[in-house]
Amino acid sequence: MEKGPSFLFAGVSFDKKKFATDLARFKENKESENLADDFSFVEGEKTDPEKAMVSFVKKRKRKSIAGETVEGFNVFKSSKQLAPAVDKEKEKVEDGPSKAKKELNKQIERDAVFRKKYNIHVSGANVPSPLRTFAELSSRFGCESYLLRNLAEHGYKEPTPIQRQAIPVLLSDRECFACAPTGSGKTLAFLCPMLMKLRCASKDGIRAVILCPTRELATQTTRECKKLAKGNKFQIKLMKKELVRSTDLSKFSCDILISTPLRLRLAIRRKKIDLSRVEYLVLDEADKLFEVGNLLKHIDPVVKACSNPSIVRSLFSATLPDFVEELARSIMHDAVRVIVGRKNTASESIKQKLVFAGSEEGKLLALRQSFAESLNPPVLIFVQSKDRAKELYGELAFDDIRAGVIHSDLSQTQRENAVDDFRAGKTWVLIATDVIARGMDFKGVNCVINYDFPDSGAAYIHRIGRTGRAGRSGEAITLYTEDDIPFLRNIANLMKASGCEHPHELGNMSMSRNYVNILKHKAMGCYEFISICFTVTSCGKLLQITGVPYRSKSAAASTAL
DNA sequence: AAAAAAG
Repeated sequence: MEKGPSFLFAGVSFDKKKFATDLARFKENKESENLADDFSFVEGEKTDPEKAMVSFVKKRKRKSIAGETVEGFNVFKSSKQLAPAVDKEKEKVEDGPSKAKKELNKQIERDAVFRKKYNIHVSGANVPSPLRTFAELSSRFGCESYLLRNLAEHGYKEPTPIQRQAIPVLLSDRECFACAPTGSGKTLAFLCPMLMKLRCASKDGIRAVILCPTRELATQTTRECKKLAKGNKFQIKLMKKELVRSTDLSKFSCDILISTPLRLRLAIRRKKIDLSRVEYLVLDEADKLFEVGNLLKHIDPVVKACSNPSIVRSLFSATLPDFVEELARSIMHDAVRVIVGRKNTASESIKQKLVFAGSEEGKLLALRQSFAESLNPPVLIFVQSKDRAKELYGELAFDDIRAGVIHSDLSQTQRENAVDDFRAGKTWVLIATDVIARGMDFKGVNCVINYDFPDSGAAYIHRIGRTGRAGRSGEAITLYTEDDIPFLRNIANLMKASGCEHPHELGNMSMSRNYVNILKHKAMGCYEFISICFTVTSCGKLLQITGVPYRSKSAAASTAL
């Protein structure tokens, strides 16, 4: 049977130039460095003119725990004296005589040990002590009982590392940028201090704003916020179309407003929404929001509109490249930088795998085969574009798999339904673009498949971060074809950095090419299809080639080769 | 380059 050329089979093209600059921007990863560092991507080919940049962006020297200062971050040095510290314990000792001073020094030492234990790295002056328990929220910061009750009710027993450090920082009125792995509780880390700071509901204008890069994430954050605020009378509003249409925004007031950037920007420009009383601004997935060219120009007016001089701003993300820190530096004052683990690495609770799929056809067949062998829902499949998502959805619709699809060409209702159905287990497999790659928390996703190779290291980290959340384990499979090989090393390095055992030789391009040729040859000759996993031992020897014959139901499979 | 972000 003839099958016309399908878009899905047309392959994916990436902007190799963009990738090359990315590669150059990120530097060689040094094992010895115990402090969190930037992306550990490897430079491009030796002839790459951009290579010069790599040495140019040599790593900043950072002093270790004792001083906890960072060169090149002037923002941290311009520390105004600790603003009205809410931290009762610290207040006590700071005013006391020399005995109290000694006590303070001891405390600083204890904090350093504690941070080390939880892999928390901080920089900035007078960083507040990390949280030992949630109970400290009331002993140190006078947290109200409703919040502690809600925390307990939702099973938050012990704070995660990012929560331990970011919460006291924000409660001490310090601005903060925080980087912690996917699924490590960043949302609670900014919601909890926000609720405590606002104390109780008031009709006093808009008091807190949270910006999220996608509507889905904004919706999810709103829900989390409401859950946590239960029992208090806070007005928590999501900026939806209806809200914009039905309310006079110039007189609009609520305690917490959650929005996507563009919508809020338009509200400022056209509807004269008043943000001058905002006390608390959170940029979630900050690096996405600061993405050059697009979102960035929507963020700036929003940040400007929040003109309250005593505003506390914070940035959160699992990936925080240098340029975002530079930008942050330009808008923040007296900020504390909190990094959990190593900066820009994937979550360590995810088992990561690279699978060579030979070709575009091979990808689809590999997918079908792996589903036929074992489908362990829920499964998330990421593709590179909206059209690819539609195509793949079309392909799987003929199978007995309950698949859903989500991308930005769908209506808002369709998008909501796709997420809800997936959450409810009505669909087993969700095919998605990067819309839901960030921040979305689907309980129990145990497998993420990168059907199309991610277009950056950050995208990879966020995509696979949909699994292995809140201490659970997860699996991530990344399919690749020959076209992706130049970018393989990039991902392989991320895998390595997050403690994943991976064949080092995968990163060696010439070596990989040879393997690919062997595999292609074998596959053509012996099998109806290609789905080949190969394992390479640590010394670089090819251990096994496995190709499993596949009997396809569809015409595509038999004519594919 | 694509995706996402409005109306």
